[in-house]
Amino acid sequence: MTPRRRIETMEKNRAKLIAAARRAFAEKGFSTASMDELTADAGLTRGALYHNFGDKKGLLAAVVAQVDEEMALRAQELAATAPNDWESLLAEGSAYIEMALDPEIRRIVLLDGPAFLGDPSQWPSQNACLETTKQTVGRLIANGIMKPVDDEAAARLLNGAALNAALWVAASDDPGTVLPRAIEAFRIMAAGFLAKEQPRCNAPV
Amino acid sequence: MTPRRRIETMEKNRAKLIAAARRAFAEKGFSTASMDELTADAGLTRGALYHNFGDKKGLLAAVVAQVDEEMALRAQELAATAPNDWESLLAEGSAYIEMALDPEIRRIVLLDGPAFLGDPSQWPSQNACLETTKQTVGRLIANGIMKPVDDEAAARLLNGAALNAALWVAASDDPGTVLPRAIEAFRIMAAGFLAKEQPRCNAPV
DNA sequence: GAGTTGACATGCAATCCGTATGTCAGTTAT
DNA sequence: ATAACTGACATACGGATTGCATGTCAACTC
Repeated sequence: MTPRRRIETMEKNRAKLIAAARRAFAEKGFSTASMDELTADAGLTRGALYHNFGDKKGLLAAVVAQVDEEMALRAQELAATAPNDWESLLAEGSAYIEMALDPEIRRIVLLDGPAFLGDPSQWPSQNACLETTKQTVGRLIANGIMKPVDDEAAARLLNGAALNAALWVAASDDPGTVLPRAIEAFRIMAAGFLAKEQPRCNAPV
Repeated sequence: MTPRRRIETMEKNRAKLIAAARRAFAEKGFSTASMDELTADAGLTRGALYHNFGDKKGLLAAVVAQVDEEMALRAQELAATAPNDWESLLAEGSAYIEMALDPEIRRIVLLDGPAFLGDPSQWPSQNACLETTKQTVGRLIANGIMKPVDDEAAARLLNGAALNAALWVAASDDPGTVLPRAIEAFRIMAAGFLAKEQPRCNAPV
C-alpha cells in the first residue's frame, strides 16, 4: 500500500532531531545540552538518536552541516547583488561578519564546531562557506583583479578575519556602533589583495 | 621557624595542577579530560583543585592565561628583531601563525578556550596577545604608516586571520609547504592597511 | 499471510562533576 | 611550649549524563 512510508518517517525524524538539536545547542551549548531533553523535545528518545547519528558528535556534525549550508547560500545571495566581482568578495566577507552576530551561528558553527569536530577544513561537511569564497578568489585572480596568491590561503585569511572580527563585535558592549567599524577595517585590509592601486576614495560605509 | 611554608606549598600545588592540566587538556581536550586523572597525575586530588580554582572552567582559565602570556611574550620577542614597526607587525602575525602549529596552543587557546570561556575579548585574562598587536597598530597609525582605521578592529582582523590560517595550516597534509604560502598571503593582505601614496584621499602628516 | 528486517524504545553500567563533610599540618595566641 | 584555630586538602556521596545491549513492534518482502 504505502511502500515508502518507512524512509519518509525516518527522514522526518532525522529532521526533527536536527531541529531540536539546533535549538538545544544554540541555547545550552553542545557540552551542556542533554540528549534526553533534546530527544524528548523532538518527541523521541535517545534510541532514535544513536541509530541515526551514531554519536552525540555525529548529531553536532549534522547540525553544523545544515547551518553551514544555509550560511553559504545567504553569502552567495548577498554577493550576487554586488556590481562587480571585487565588491562581491567584500560583500561575502561583510555577510559573514553579520551572520556571525546570530547567536545560533556563533555558538554552533564558530565555537562548539571547531572545539568538538576539530578544524573546519577537515569536517565531514567540507564547509561550504569557505568553498564559495575560494571560488570567488580564484575568479578574481584569473581576471587579474587580485594579486596571484594562493587562493585557499587567501580565502582562509579573509574568512578567518571576518569570523573572528564578528566574534569580537558580538561580544562588545555596543555591537551597533562596532559593526560598521569592523566592516570598514575589513574592506581596507582586504584591499591588500588588489593587484593594482585603484585611485578611488572609498567612502566609509 | 618556617612561617612561609604554607603559601609556598600552595603555590607549588597550583603550579603542579596547572602543569598537569596543560598536558591533559592538550592531549585529551578540555571536555574529555578527567579531573580525577588530572589531579592524580599531579599527586593531588579534586579537593585541591576545587579549593584553588573553584571550578573546572576556572582551571581552564588559569591554564589559558598562562599559555596566552607565553604567546604574547614570544610574539614580542620576534617582533623586536624586525627592522621597523611595519615589519614588526608582520612578524607578530607570522609568529601567531607559527605558534598555532603547536598542538597545545591550538587546542587549549584556539579551540577549547573560546568554546568554554566565551569570546577571548571578555576573558578574565584579558588576552595579552591581542593587546600587544593593538599597541603596535596604534603606533603605526600615529606615525602615518598605517591608514587611520579603528586600532582594535585592525588588531582583531589581523590576529583572527593569522590564527585561523594557522588552524588550516596545522590541519593540512603537508604543513611544511603550506605554512610559507599562508605567511606570504598574510603579508600581502596586511599591506592593505598601509597608508602608502594616496594623496587624493587623505593626507596624514 | 507469515517471516524478516530494521527503526526505535528501554534498562543497565560506567563515568564524571560538584559539594558536603572530615582531617591534619601549619600558624597564632597565651 | 602548649593549646586553640585556621585553612589547605582528602574522601564520600548524590545527581546527571553518555553509550551500549537488549527488547519490541511496525513496515516491507515473498
